[in-house]
Amino acid sequence: MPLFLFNTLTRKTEEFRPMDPSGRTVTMYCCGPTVYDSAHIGNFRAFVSQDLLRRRLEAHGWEVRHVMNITDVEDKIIRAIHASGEPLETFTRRHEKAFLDDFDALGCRRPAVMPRATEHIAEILALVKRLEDRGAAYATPDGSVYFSIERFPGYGKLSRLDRAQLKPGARVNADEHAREAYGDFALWKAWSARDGVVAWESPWGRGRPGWHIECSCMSMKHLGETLDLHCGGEDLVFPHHEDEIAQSEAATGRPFVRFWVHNAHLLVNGQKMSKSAGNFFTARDLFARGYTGRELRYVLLSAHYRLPLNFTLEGLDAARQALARLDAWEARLGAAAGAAALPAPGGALWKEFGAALDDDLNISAALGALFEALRASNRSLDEGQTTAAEAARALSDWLAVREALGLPAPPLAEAPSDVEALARERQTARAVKDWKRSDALRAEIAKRGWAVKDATDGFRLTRQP
RNA sequence: GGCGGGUUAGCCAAGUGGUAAGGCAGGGCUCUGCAAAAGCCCCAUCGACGGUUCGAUUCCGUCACCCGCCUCCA
Repeated sequence: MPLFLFNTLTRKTEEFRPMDPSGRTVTMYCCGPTVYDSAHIGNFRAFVSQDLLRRRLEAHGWEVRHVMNITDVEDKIIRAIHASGEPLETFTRRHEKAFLDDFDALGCRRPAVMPRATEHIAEILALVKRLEDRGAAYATPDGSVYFSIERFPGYGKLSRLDRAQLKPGARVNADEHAREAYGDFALWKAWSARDGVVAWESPWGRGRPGWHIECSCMSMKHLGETLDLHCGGEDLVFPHHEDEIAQSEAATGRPFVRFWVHNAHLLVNGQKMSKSAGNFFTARDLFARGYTGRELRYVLLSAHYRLPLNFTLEGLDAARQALARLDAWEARLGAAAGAAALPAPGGALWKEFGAALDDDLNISAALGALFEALRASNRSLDEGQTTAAEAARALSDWLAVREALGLPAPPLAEAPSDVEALARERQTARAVKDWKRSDALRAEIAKRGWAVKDATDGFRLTRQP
């Protein structure tokens, strides 16, 4: 069954196939974090949807060569270390580590390569030189190098912005350097006093890379001159990705990216979540409130990636409930399957779920199929109509779905021994119909953070959120 | 101003030219010592106004409101 994806370049939903002649490998580049602060959950919406895409690509049998850059030299970073006096590398590695901790907590699989900009200065300089040699870029007297959009006829094809419309405005900084045209952007920035010790030698003097060049450089280095997929938030369409196309294609003369995949923003109170607006949550903020990575992941995943998603704590609570239902179902299926061997996934659920995701990652339809399957299965279990083999088949489908969603296994229902003992004591009390004592024990168990639920064959303990 | 997206039940959210998936919340019921879990049932006519059509939420037009991008941004 083919996979269809919306391609920002063509503004159409197209069938995706890797360009690899053997049809086995997919190249995927994702714009990664700038490591200067804790990423907020809006940032993570991008990484979670990219992870969902990657898992779907893998479900199709393709090997995904996934690269995500780490931007570790940039204005905000320089400003921060200037204030703290910390060395660049110490500062950025600390934030990179924090980022990856959150990345892992959200169930995102690590990209195969996570190149850092500062470790590719030589390659960046080579690319800038190549662009200068080809006449696509020019150096200014102060030692900066700019890309000339005039000399790249395709400029604007991704964002569909008219070059003639690129006029200096409120958000265009007064030009500190001598650019030839307003749309021109820096490939290499000459050193200025604000940069302090952050500088590298170059043929044009001391300086540092511009923002866009690292992605062109590192993606092509690790994945080749033409990529299958390039992902990022929709705010990167212009100028970042437009500029990447210009730089890369001017240098190689080849198409840079086949499919551009952009996700919409996370909103808070209907407004874009952003650092500058101050209306953001970090993953840590939510963990501190007792929410888990899988709950947050579920929320971030629960709306189609190209539509804005309004984030609320109520949404997180809804995710918690939905997950609890799924976890309970998984436990039931496991018990019903017993020792029956798990077949390969391939039942109606797995097929319908996959078909929905193949339609440009239609997560809502996919989740719809999941909960319909859940209800039908629970009903059958209630009626005692499910054989061990059927339960195993359903469980196999569900585990495959869970993996496709990247949801970690339910938290272990292994209660501490004191809680376990209280529950046993309560069971004894119930056997002699000592309801008062039974209820007191339940309250005590609850006090210790667990909920006890009676079943015909004993009791079950679940962690109380 | 240019470009793009949105408006479906209390909240979140699919979808289709023939009378609207799913999740959360809410109500009723079954089960249960109670509770929980699970199951069953109930809960919308799809922003407004026109048009096309046997029939539109779904197509076309106009309007309203919201959001994003137009060189910090996932």
